[in-house]
Amino acid sequence: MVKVHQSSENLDSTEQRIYTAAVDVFLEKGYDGARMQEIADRAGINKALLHYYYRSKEQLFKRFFADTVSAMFENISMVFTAQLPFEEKLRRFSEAYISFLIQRPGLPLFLLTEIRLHPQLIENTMNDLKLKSRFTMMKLLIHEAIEKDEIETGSALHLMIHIVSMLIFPIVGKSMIMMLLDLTNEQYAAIIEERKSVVPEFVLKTVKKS
Amino acid sequence: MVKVHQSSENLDSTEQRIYTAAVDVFLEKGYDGARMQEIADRAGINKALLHYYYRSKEQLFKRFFADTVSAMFENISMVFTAQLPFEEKLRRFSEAYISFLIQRPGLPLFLLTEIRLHPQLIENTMNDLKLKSRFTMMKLLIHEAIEKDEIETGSALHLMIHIVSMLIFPIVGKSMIMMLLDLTNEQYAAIIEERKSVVPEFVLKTVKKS
DNA sequence: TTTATTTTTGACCAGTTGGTTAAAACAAAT
DNA sequence: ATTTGTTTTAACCAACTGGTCAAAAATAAA
Repeated sequence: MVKVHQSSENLDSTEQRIYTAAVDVFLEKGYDGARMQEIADRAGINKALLHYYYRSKEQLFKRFFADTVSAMFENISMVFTAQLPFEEKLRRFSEAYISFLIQRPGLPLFLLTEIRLHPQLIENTMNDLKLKSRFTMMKLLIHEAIEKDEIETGSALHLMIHIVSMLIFPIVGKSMIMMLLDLTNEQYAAIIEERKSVVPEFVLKTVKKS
Repeated sequence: MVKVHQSSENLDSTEQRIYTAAVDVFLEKGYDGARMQEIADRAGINKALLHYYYRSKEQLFKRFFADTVSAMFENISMVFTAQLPFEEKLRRFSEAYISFLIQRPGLPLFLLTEIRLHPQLIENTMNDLKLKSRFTMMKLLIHEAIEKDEIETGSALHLMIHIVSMLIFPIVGKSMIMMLLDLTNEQYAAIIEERKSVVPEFVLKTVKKS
């Protein structure tokens, strides 16, 4: 019988090695470009064994995608639970989000691409997430601040989009940014690091009351 | 003999129909997901004829990619040639860029994805572009303004990234934005339209002198 | 040791993929 | 009408793809 797959198991188990290899290949090549053979090779096993643990490419991908997407969102929402003034929340959020993205720079572009290319593949995952995100995340951050009269009452929606855009796009659009501004890899990395503070300060200059 | 392919020919020629079909399929499915058979079907022709006009999938893709990328960049740089104060340039740039992206919403995500997935495929195109962009585009916009003392001397680099991010990301990250903020398609479209003015005004609030 | 169970493998398969080929249909020129 | 060159097609192919299967190792249970 095929056993139930739990996330916390022997870290060097065949199953884990397969999963790790799959993550690498999917992130690198995307769903369409990923080859089961390559996943098997990188895990150091036979292709048949791959199907023994994960029935199909689709199932393997779905599992990875669900894990990834929830990591991306849950890792972040922590910041919002803290009871802090808007200013401090924004600073911590920027710091946390960019730190997270630096560790997984390929993630957001991967997610956006796969959502567009294979919406049916990830429908279930996205529906789960929709329910969660509706009650957490950014909405709180800004509406709360307006109610508490901490910031100017402009368009909260646009402000949220400004923030998310300035934090995520430089990661997603690395190639574009580097080309447009003619940067080396080191310069690029330094700039991203700077944005942890540059972005919140830029935003605060515009919206802070008093 | 295979004739030379020119861009301005009989608009309903077989060659053009193939090209149009190819553009649609590549944009929709990406390079890996695109199928020569589907391109042929949509062009209403035999697959062999497709190879008669464009030798290979690779060549067909390269042609499309080069066209696309130059359209994306050249369409924009016009704004910068005009002799106008920074404020006005920024407003026109935002308006022009978002208008362009509304008409081709799939383009930036497509470009970023293919650059990451198939850098070797598009090497030549990108090198050409690098040379061009080094002397045009955004660099001028902001450095000029600083020299003319129109805006505060902060980090010009970050300011450029802020602007590009706020303009492009909402298009690239449509699915993410819609989910995060729980928007309908109509609400989303309205917000993008608003950003033509919201983004430049937001930026100007922060950097304008006096 | 034997038996039962799980893990791993090599060989294989049907369907798909980008691409080719030889011949047919068509058009233009003589 | 015949020749010449171009455009289009049907049939085909080798390579690859995700996936299967029966049997062999390896491991655990008796």
